Amino acid sequence: MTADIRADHRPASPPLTERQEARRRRILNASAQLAARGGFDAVQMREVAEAAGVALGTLYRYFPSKIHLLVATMQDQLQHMHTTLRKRPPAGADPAERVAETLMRAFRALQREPQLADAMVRALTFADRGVSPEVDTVSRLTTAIILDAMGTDHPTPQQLSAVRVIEHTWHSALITWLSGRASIAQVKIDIETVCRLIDLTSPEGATRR
Amino acid sequence: MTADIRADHRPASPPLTERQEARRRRILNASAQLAARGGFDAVQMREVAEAAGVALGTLYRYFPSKIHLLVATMQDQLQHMHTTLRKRPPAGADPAERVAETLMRAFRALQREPQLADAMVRALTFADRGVSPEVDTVSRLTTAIILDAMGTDHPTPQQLSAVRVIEHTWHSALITWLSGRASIAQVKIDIETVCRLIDLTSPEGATRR
DNA sequence: CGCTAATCTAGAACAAGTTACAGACTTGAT
DNA sequence: ATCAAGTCTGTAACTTGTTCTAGATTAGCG
Repeated sequence: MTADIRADHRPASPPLTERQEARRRRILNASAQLAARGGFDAVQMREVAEAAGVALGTLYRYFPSKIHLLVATMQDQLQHMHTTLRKRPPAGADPAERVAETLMRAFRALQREPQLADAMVRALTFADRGVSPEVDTVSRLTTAIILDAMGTDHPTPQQLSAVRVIEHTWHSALITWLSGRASIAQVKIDIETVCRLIDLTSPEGATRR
Repeated sequence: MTADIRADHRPASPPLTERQEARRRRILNASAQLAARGGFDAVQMREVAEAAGVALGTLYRYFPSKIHLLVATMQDQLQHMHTTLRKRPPAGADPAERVAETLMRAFRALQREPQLADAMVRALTFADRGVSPEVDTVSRLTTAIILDAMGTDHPTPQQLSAVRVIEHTWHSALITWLSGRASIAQVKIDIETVCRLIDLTSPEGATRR
């Protein structure tokens, strides 16, 4: 009977030992490093295992597929970003501006490691049902970041819908950029466009300059 | 010098012979059939080749990768849908309604063959730079469908931005549905939410600039 | 018709994700 | 300290996308 290693932080199935936690971290670092070098294709399970000083089977015990591994890597990076963003909150006057500013800041961070971004985002959108819980965690993290930027403590259902759509746009716009079908400027426009939805749902609605 | 077989209809590189056109069609049909049965994973290149009565090497000459093949399959299906939709245009009163109605109709069509949808959409979002031209064709087709539904002959830049965001949302919402992370109802809400952007950009809409 | 280049076929070979397994090592409870 | 259960390692095998090759077929042209 084999207990699963939980890639998640939330529901602690078996509390990992020190060495296990260290292994997990080595694996995630190796993954991020290889990804930063050569993108999705460069994250090869055998190489990750070797770079992390771990047997291939062990890698698969911690992360049951390459997709799981990369989604976990994204979780990890998002967490960093979230704490970074919290330190310097966006300065815009209204929620829409602040969200756009936050996303553009995240976007600029991704531009610094485009290959890593490629690996993570491709994994995220390629993930099938088997990875849903992990992908959901990423989604919740993203939602949290956006809500933080809005500064809305108790979002209305309409506002949550707007946030969902913003997330959709964010992911899809990233993909078009990563695959070279949209410029950075275009992504900026798309983000700003979708953020106007927030105005639609804010108290006195639709007028904004 | 080996001439490429053009997966596209538009720029005729070498005009395919009758038998080649037939091969291409057999391949696309085989692909769609296998996809409809078991989704992305069931479209195995060897099986497609056999089902189409074609050698593996030939399959790769027509479609240089599995992703190319599935994106071409999507092009094919989209074309069907576009002509179908033209026959019975949406009846809504304003553009936003019509676009939402059209997308929901397309969504219902996809629901009838969820596995096929899975294969096509996964391929689309997984496609890397090498497939950009083909993915772009799909994107243009989608744009055409949405603009048709809007009924706007000369869209303003803002309207085009809105359409881009709608497309982003459409793709990403499909993915969340296909991977079981969002319900049909939720997709409906997302589509309706994003379509409100159209109102923002229509003449008497909220504001501009 | 007869040639030449391009295309097609069949099948082997290669690459990377994934699985399987035997044996060594930890860990935790007694 | 000891034992059982669970982990880790190293390695081979299997799967499926992709590439390669040699020989048969086809298409277009003089």
